[in-house]
Amino acid sequence: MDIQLKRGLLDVCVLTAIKNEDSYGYKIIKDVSPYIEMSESTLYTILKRLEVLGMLTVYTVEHGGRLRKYYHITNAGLGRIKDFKEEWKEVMSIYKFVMKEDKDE
Amino acid sequence: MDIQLKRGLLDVCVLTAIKNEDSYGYKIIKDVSPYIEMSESTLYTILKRLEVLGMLTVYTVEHGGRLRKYYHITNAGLGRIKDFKEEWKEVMSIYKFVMKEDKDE
DNA sequence: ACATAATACATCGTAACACGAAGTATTATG
DNA sequence: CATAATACTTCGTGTTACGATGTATTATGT
Repeated sequence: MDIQLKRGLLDVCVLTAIKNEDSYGYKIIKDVSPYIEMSESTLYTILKRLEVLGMLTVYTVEHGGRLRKYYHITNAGLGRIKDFKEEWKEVMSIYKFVMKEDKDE
Repeated sequence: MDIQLKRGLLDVCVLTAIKNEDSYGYKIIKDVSPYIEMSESTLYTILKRLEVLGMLTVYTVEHGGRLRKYYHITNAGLGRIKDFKEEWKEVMSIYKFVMKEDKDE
């Protein structure tokens, strides 16, 4: 999938992956991978950014001798998803514009 | 509209705007503006990039004493639109993922 | 027993990209 | 006579996805 097309989608996918249940990096990648491919470096960059933006909080849990970082969505994060859904109307109008002018095939 | 969400859409909008009829910068902005906002610097950057990629060709026409650059879509440009339509299936699957996990409201 | 895969997280450098700002120049309009 | 509209150009900047690389532990296969 085109990298540019991904850009507006990745953040919301990550937030969606932790929306109903706190999760951690490795699991998030597995959960979203059926829908969108994301490398580890991309994911951790995004998680860090969303934390700085206050859209999620982080806490550490020991699991099998290793530390695991769990991510919990905040109200700001939920708001981000809501905004995305609002913006989707504009996205669909753009898609229709592309389709409208493209009658062949 | 979120700038990141725009990124995968702008190129295709510009190509769509010249698909059925050759057009020029200023007119392209007017034609796409009901669907997506785009500054002049953005548009001309995109046009230059699409030209380098071979997705459109350029020719100059004198119009009212001024030069006007017309843009003509190539087969590669038409292919780009086609690819976008293919990718849209993935985009919609991502959108459904976001909606599915978001049952409230 | 030993190698390989899977789990889990982190950092660095890079290239692509949208945009604001500023500039140049002509033609319409009030 | 000034301002808006038309029309294109260049520069610098901040954001971002990603590959590469590194660290470390636990499972799994043979």
